[in-house]
Amino acid sequence: MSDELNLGLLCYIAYRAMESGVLEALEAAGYGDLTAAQGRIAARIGPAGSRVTELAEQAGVTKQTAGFLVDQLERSGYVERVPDPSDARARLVRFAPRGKAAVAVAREAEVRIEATWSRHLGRRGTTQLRRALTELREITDPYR
Amino acid sequence: MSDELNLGLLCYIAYRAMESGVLEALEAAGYGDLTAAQGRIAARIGPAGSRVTELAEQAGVTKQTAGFLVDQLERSGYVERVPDPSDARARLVRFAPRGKAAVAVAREAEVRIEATWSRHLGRRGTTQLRRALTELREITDPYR
DNA sequence: GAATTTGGTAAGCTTCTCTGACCAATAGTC
DNA sequence: GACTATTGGTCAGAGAAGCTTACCAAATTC
Repeated sequence: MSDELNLGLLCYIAYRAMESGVLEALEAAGYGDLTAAQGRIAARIGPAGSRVTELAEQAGVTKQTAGFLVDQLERSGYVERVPDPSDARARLVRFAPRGKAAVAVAREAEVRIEATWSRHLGRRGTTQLRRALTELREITDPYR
Repeated sequence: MSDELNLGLLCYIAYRAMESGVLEALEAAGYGDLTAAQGRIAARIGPAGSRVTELAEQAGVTKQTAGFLVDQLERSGYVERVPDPSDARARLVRFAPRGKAAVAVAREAEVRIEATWSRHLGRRGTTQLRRALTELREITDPYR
């Protein structure tokens, strides 16, 4: 039975390993005040900044929750809110210098962990995994 | 950039789709009082019952959290606790009739969702996905 | 210009999770 | 057999994260 776990649970195990690995790297680099929930929101901030509503949709939480997490990120100096020039109601969340530095650490950790996975699965297996998950996203991610 | 998401995030998207799909099916079948956290614990209960400590380790939470969730499952009639014959300190958590019925619904939903995925990925892609994730588990799941 | 939609915040509550402290039974050691 | 360490589990308290309901202001639609 141990080989017949459902695909969702298998995905959860892998995701959790990646997330905790990245958080450990962030903590080791002095960004220990970042939480998993904050990271999931921050990971969705686009290069030109994103609106809170966008972040909420993409992370799968309500806009209130997203706003709450952005508040925390702002207080910790990771992001800043600037007016959206195209809409006076909206504000764009974008990375502050501290946030950019943390993102660099996180990216490095991701690459390192993916390399570990890649060594275990082989180049071919890794490519197949990425392709399957990316294709799957077309039907599982409503905010693609 | 939209094709270059890291593998952890891709796994998260798929996992989340599966989880919410199963929870919807459970709700539709009259098990709407089950939460995601309860489900993650319940999904680890073995056929002969499991100890709270085991469930905690496998689900990646503290034993207090696992105990708290098992309390809820017990109050809702999904599981029961019986003494562990091999250790007087321990108790085994196992499914009550209502829990078994819910598991059946969940399994059915899993199978149905996996079939949807399979149609999208093709038989070959699905096999590759499952194999890669299962292999990955060897290095990402410490409680395998 | 009125009505609707959209971006966002405020308040209050529930659920989930943790840390720290503790107890009881088991296992290991002398 | 007594001493200690380990293991299974609970209790108490706190914080994090998420939701619902309600609301405001700007934009859009009619």
